[in-house]
Amino acid sequence: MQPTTLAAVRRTSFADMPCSVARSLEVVGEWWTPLIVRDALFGVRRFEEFQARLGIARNVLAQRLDQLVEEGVLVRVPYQERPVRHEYRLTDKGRDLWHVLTALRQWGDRWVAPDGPPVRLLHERCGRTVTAVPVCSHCGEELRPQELRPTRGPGFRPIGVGDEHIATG
Amino acid sequence: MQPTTLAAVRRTSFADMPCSVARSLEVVGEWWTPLIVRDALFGVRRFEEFQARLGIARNVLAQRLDQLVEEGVLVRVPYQERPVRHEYRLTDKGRDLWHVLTALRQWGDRWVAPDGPPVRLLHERCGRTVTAVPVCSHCGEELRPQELRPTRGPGFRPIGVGDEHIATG
DNA sequence: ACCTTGAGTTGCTTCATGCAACCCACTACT
DNA sequence: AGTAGTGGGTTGCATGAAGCAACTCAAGGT
Repeated sequence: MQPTTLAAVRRTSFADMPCSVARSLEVVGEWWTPLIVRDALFGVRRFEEFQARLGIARNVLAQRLDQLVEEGVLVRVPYQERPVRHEYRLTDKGRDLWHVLTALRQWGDRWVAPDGPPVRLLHERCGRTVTAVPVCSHCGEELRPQELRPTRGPGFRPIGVGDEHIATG
Repeated sequence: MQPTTLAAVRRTSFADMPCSVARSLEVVGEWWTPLIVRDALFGVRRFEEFQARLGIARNVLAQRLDQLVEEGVLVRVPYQERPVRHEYRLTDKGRDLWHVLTALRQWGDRWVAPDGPPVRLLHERCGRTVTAVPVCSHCGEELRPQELRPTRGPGFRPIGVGDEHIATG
């Protein structure tokens, strides 16, 4: 036994960072989690189906599902009695992750899909295979990163203990 | 020594899954990696600055930067001789991750920012604080997940060994 | 002859993942 | 009645990853 106790070294949490990117990652940033959400958006609901499609370890899947339920991304609802069995359904909060998954998919289609996109999206409204283009919520122009300047919002807090740092967003 | 060798249990790679979401996560899905990219998009370039802003362990930061360089998201370029020092700059591939980070930020602003968005985006073209809205690349209508049907693309491959499974995207 | 700076590397400790085996509540067959 | 099957997990163990502090290395400054 040493006089000084060793600090418990668990993975750093992003939850307290004053940044919505970091806080989102706290919810869906772990290994496997985004793929679970992807499959849920695709219609998967049951433990066994997640497990079979993903090839994820059962204990890890159980832990991730619990966590997503706790964070309000999924709800666990019974789908039969005798024996009682549950399935996992997306909440509105979970369904809203569609944008994140779509952005990831499009980046992957462009940069890490040597054989072309494995899946394409058919827009039923116009009947074409399409991609998502981000436009300005106010003027409708296509958004280009260079034309956007980050400014402080109501939840702003400087990084670190003092105020000597700039914002991160 | 046992007759059967224990399998090396490293974290499952997503690289071989026929899905652009999974392949993207292979590049930017690890703990800390998206925050490094966020800061890089914000203008951070040097090891010490990443380290100080993120509070990440130095060995982990070094490993992540190496990985991002290897995957072509960053390039390592000297910024001075005597002694030679390098900085990390985003490539086009890296800059294109802006969409993913923006989607994460907007989700976080909506669902996990009790005090409101820490950072807002000012669109210099129209002068307003705005958000990104995904619209159809063909018809320009706002995209709603229910109106999009996933179809097979050129890179399609069924999950698993046989063809008995359906696509994942 | 030291102290400082930027950028890592090394050692060691604990956490997270992967894997296989096991458990439990029932239902269905024989 | 006894046994096998099914869906949904839990338990134990081995190894990779994350956190932390200390150390290195090549200059430059004083």
